[in-house]
Amino acid sequence: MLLRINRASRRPLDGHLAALAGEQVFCSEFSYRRGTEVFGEGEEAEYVYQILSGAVRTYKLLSDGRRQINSFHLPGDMFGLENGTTHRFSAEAVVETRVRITKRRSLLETMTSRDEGASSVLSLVTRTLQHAENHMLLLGRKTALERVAAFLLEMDERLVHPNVLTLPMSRRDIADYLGLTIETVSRAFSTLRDEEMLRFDGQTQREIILLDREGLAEYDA
Amino acid sequence: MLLRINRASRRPLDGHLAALAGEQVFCSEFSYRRGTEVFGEGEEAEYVYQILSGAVRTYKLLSDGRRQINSFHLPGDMFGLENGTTHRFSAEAVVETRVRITKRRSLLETMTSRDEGASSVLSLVTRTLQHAENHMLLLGRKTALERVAAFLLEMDERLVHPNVLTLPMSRRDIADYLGLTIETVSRAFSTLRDEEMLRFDGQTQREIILLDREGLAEYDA
DNA sequence: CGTCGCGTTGACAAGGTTCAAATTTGGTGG
DNA sequence: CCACCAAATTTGAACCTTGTCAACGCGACG
Repeated sequence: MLLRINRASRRPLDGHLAALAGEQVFCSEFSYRRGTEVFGEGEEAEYVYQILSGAVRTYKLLSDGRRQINSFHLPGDMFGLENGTTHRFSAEAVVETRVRITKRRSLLETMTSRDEGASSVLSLVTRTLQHAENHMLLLGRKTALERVAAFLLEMDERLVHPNVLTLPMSRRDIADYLGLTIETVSRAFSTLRDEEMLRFDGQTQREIILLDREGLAEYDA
Repeated sequence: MLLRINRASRRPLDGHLAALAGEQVFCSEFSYRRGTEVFGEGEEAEYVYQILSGAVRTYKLLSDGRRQINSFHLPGDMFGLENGTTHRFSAEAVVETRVRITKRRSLLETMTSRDEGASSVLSLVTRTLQHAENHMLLLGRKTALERVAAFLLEMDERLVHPNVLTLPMSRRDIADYLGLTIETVSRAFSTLRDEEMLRFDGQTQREIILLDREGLAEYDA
């Protein structure tokens, strides 16, 4: 499917990709037929892509097939840039699509060697972005119980698995984080309590003991 | 509420913020009472924050008060970093919270002067992040009709307001983007057609003429 | 001791999903 | 070019998860 390979000229459109690649401006053009995969979640991230024509969707899947599309990429848009070495989501051509591809020579590493501050900023932003991607999947495709279970596991992990999980936020905050109402959140907590996935500690409902982390993880498809 | 101001020492925890600020390592510590605002959406972004203790929520609001919390920030976490000059969302202390504050001397500009490639990468990632933030608000807090209206306006804008909006993606793709089913998306299109917000062009249902962009924008609270 | 904020629970309503079927569109081969 | 078949889209009806509204309990605090 390789159409041609050339050393990129310095026309305006090349600006971004050229800059992204540093001095490594070897571009090639590629074409994907509608419905074909550009890259898959978990695959090695070797290239950065810029769309010349067509459209690409980037998405995440739950184990049972539920899909959340993060975004559509249209001509001029770039995608596929990753912080680490693997792709955090999949990409497919929506229609017949031409892209310009640039070899990604580990952008973060390249940058680190040149400017420590820059890479620090970048890694902050990409961590935030990664969280947002996961949260879009939660908001778009998970049930109330799955959302609450995921929330508990997230807090548990970020607080380094304490015996007693002390939530600083109210039910309203949790609801607004998970895209639910306080009543639904409350009912989910009660359900998980009844199923002995968790227990409330003390009087307050913000001190929680996770009794079955694996069980909670199963909710989180 | 200012507790003390000091020239930051070079202890390990300072690493990130120090690097973020380049050589400008003047830090101060601040305290916020529970429920108080750290910064508001649209405000000038002057500082970068790192949480010492407590918790902070960052969120967006719709005009009628519906709220979507993007994330909770816990001790060690940083937030408030912006690409442009203003904050894209608000931040409030969930509980009594201490933070370390570093003056942000226009990070992007600082970086641009030092490394063109780095700033190019950063601006790509932050644009993507900004899109994700808006999309979380849509997925967490908007109705089906609001989502579809927002989708049409997004595509319209990205394709530079064509007379006929040619959607490259299927109803399934749109549904998976908006966190809905294809049936709901289809019904929303029909409703908007019946209300004369749009018209289908030709035979196909992927060629759309927007008849009332302002009307659509009103759906998008 | 009364009030207020927070959380839980119940009854009911509603928006969205599921299931099913009709209709249209696009692709393919004759 | 047309016929035919598969895929996509629309529409209808029943159902269900979640939201809404209301009541209640509990603890904190004046």
